[in-house]
Amino acid sequence: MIVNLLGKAMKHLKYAEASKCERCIRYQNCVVAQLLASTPYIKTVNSYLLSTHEHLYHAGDELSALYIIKSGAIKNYVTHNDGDEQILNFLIPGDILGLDGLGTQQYGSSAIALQTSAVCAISLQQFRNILAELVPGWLIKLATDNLSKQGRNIALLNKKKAKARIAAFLMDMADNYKSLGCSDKNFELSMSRDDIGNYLGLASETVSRTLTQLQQEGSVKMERRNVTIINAPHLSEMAQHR
Amino acid sequence: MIVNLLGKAMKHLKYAEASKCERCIRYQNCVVAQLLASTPYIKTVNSYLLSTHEHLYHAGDELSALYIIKSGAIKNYVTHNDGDEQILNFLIPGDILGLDGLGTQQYGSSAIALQTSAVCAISLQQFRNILAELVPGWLIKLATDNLSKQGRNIALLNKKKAKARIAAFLMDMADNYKSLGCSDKNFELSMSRDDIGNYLGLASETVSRTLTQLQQEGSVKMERRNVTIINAPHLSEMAQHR
DNA sequence: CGGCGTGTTGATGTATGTCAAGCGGAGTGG
DNA sequence: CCACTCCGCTTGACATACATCAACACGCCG
Repeated sequence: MIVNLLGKAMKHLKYAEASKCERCIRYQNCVVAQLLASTPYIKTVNSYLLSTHEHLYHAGDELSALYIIKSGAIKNYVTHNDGDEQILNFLIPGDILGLDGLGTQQYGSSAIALQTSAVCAISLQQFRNILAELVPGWLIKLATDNLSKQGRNIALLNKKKAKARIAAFLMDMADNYKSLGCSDKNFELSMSRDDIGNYLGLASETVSRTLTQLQQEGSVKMERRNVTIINAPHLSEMAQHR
Repeated sequence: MIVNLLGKAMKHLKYAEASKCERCIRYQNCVVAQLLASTPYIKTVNSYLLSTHEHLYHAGDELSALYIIKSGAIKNYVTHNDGDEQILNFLIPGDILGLDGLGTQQYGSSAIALQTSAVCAISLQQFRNILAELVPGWLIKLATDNLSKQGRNIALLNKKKAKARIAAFLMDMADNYKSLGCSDKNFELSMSRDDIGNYLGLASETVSRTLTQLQQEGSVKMERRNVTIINAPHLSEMAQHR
């Protein structure tokens, strides 16, 4: 008898089958198959069918499963609070989905099918159990941190206006310093305008101009590389304006 | 007696000390310290001092150690074949360096100090031994793949000219399909021009125009979403022109 | 004091965004 | 099977944000 191991969370998806990985066409290259091979607990995985434009999950949903794409194509995106979407990645067969939620217990992005697609699901609970058995916590943290940094970087780079990029960059730096226990209101940048420009995809002159503009608006005070954040909410506001 | 466990590879760095992690100011938040706590083999780590503008390692160097930043700031960058540099990230205390080389055995990027900095080093050999003990290979592959994808994304987004972004995007897609065993010369895009534009930080009209331009130059043939790569070298060439 | 690196500011050109109109394929309903 | 509509795509005209080039100001160091 075949049982849907994933339970209610997956009800909105069209159930395809529970089958042995050994029979899957992608068995040789599948990380999940290798995962399953290393544990005696799971012998089958459930797979689901997605129609074009059907969501696999939404950002903020409780993290219930990780998915691996068997066929088709899936778009991974986040929605900014002003409503517009930012595509993070296009995923193809063999790619894994949902890892970005491991830290927070909820999906950090949304996933939608670009065409009819098939995915294998591995329930979070199973994954956690296996992972806990295999991998120490610090390493999970390491991997998770790297993933979230990736998201931050894309968000930083894909904003269109220089002002938004710079504002985002400054807030990012403030966060960094805060996480180190330093002040997030006043800090010293360690890199040149050239470096900032290179990093953000802007000319150093544009960095300079934008910083003086932000200063004239009273959002920050710049004194060479010394930054004083005066109006953090305003900066965050602008950082979102992409 | 204190021994420099890392050997000759680190000779160019100024040796600071070999000390117990328990005494380190960042002990509580250090992933390496947690790593070391999980193995009986290592009791001390070596730390090094970097002056401003001193390289920690260069892209292509043999991967000899991973580093964790204790103080200061470090810039992580790659150099394109046309010579100009692309900054991937700015790293601060607590960040770890060198993971991007785990797959290939050599550093995938260069690291240089932006200010006087202190780093702890953990030799690759030690790290591998510990990792092999703790983590199955498929998971290392997973983490490594994610890191390399991050690099790809940044490279894609930070090119300045639309033509370079689109060319890079097309080659990226071709690689994807190739890795799936499909043709990398003729394939079907699964996403709209809008999606491509969103992903690359361009207006969909610009995507459209650039594609027709590439077509007129004879590099590709577009027929709706069907792509035929005609002159792959030329596309790669343009993808680098940032 | 003079030179150098870094940052600022100004003038100008250009790539790309924006707005708008039209085209063609795919799907729908008659 | 044909017309109709809708949506994605293309193309054009125009506006603009940014890159580029260039001159200059400032702090730093010899």
